[in-house]
Amino acid sequence: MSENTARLRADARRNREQIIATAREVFLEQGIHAPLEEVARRAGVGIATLYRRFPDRHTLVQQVALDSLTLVGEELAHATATHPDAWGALVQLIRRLVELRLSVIMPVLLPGLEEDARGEGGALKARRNQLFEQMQQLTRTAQQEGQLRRGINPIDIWLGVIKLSRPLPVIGAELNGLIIDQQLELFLGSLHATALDASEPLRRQPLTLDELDRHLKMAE
Amino acid sequence: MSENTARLRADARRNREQIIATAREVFLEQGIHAPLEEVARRAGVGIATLYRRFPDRHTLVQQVALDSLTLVGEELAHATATHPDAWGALVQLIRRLVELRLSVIMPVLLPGLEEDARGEGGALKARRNQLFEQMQQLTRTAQQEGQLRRGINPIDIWLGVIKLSRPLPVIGAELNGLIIDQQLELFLGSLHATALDASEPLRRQPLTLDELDRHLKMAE
DNA sequence: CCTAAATGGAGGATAATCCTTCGTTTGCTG
DNA sequence: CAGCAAACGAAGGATTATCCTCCATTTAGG
Repeated sequence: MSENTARLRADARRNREQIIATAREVFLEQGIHAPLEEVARRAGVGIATLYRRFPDRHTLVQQVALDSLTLVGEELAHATATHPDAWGALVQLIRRLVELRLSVIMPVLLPGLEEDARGEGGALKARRNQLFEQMQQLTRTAQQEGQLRRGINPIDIWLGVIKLSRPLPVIGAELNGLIIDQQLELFLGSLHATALDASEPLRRQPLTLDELDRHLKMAE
Repeated sequence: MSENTARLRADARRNREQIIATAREVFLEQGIHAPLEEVARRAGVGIATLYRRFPDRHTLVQQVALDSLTLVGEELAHATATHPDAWGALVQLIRRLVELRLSVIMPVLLPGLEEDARGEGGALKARRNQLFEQMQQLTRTAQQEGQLRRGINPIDIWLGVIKLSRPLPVIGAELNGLIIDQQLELFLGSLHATALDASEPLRRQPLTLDELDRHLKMAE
């Protein structure tokens, strides 16, 4: 597949990438059963082009997942490169992942792992496991630093980010963003090993009921 | 509407309640756009019965929401009645809400608040606000006890529970349950004000990658 | 400038879901 | 316990959403 990709004409390759990027967004918003026509439309591409490149929905999902894993790997590398301490890197990585809403295809990705292992030489599974190893290294170091709470593993973080990123249905993107920001701080707090006590409140502007209603009204 | 309900024949009232309870489950799993025929089937009721009682989807959603708010109120009352301390009550309430997956209709509920305010005398909004007041009382007391971290309000908890409860798509109910349990402990940890440090790990059996894969294989 | 590659959109096929109609069953009241 | 109004379920036509192929046209690149 990757060799095929290299032999594509320039415009075709551009479109292919655009489709994957758009699909990630759309799948995030609507789930993997979102109409492919919407993906095509928002990617600025004819529906036929999408089907030519990805014969069925499953292939597209697979590629989106692979692409996302690559992106996560890049973010991880960047975070560790720019932070001397593991905890700092971890926090940045988490923030970034949430920001990009990258993890959303992951639950979707998982059930495909088995057949992936047969079909494509397990590219997906291998990449996931590698990523997991890297994250484990990061979390262990952060724990040795005394910053990351013990008993927390990459899976906790991974799943936490997935849950966080996942937008709630019906309410708009803007309100969802607000909520995610709020909950993200809470989540980071739950990972941190530094002593907390009731006299040290979380540092953030909490959401009020009025604010919530105002946003809902706007979305209406 | 509530007067109408009282005048229903006994079997009709039973069915009505069964439909609402089932709808809560189905909406939880599939979102509010789930086919109503599935709701009817799983409620053990003909599709006509559902349409007779709830002329359109919106009415059903509204009623499910109202019903859920009532249930939450009951759980809250029960939790405070059986716990001398506010923190204990809060923790039980949260566990229970997550367990019942009660909060899932809430995001769905919210956008209806405005028209609800016009349509039915704002029963929905009034009940929500009342619930919010009660929870605020509980959280404030828990903070005075020095147990609940400062800066946390009922909305944080509410939204946290919603995000927690919401099952991930594609993967089965069982794995979802596991994940929710794991993340719940993390969430509770983020609310607690008691000093933590790296030497005191979370008390739970963490999820491993192998376990995750095993479950996925089973679901396949 | 020429050709193979790539494109887009129309539209028939299929599937999902809606929601009404109607003959049958059942709770309840007198 | 009888009779009637209320309630029921299932079938199926109407509607809508989505799929995905076909083919005339455009474009990249040697």
